[in-house]
Amino acid sequence: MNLASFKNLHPWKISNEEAKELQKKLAGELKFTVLGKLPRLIAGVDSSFIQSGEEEYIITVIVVLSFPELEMVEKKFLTNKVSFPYVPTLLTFREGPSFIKTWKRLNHEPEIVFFDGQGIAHPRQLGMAAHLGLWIDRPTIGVAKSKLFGIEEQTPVKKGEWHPLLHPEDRHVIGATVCTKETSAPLYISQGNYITLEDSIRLVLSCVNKQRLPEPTRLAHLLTEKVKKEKKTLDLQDSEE
DNA sequence: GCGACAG
DNA sequence: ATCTTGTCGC
Repeated sequence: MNLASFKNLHPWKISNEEAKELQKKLAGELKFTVLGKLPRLIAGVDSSFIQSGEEEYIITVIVVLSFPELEMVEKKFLTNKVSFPYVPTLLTFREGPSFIKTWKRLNHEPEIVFFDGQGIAHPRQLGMAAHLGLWIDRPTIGVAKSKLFGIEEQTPVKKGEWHPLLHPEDRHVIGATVCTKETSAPLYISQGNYITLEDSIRLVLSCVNKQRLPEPTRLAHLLTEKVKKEKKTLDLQDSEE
């Protein structure tokens, strides 16, 4: 059983100010390289939460799909207690610890990972996908359903159409709004680590079927809902599959 | 001071 | 993210 590798870069339980300083420092370590060859395994990550009295639990799901077939190769989930609250721009500190624990249990090594959140389209250029891309040291993409940071000057309306997301200060490109389904709101795509924006958009689009979300993200989300439903029916004990 | 604000 | 019924559209 090969466990997915990662680098333990820093502790997670730090103050908000320390977290922001850490983001500024880590952002300088990102690499935006062109993808060498197409991946054979792509992972999708998603989390959901359960409130139980004073305690809050996070259910993190990672699904691994074959590419380009997009068939399920592995599913893994963990339930953990969470203490870090949701703070805009510090999402990684809330979901990161649980992601890493789940990642360690994977029996496959995905070559690319899709996260539900931003890549570098973040005030300090280190959204969750970029941050965790440094931890797992491989290509990652931010697939967000809404905007956190940036200026959009046009809305894509045809499937496959996209427009750059610009930095508010110098207007350089930090991501893109991508139409993955007509009549649906666009997705906010931005590169995480070891990938370019163009490759990110290309990969996300090649993982889209008939729905708005690309399969890795969509299937991880469905599983997260399923696990939560079963969890609520029983009790709240740490568990795994 | 005011609005924005991933999940 | 979560709380929530029916309802409109592909």
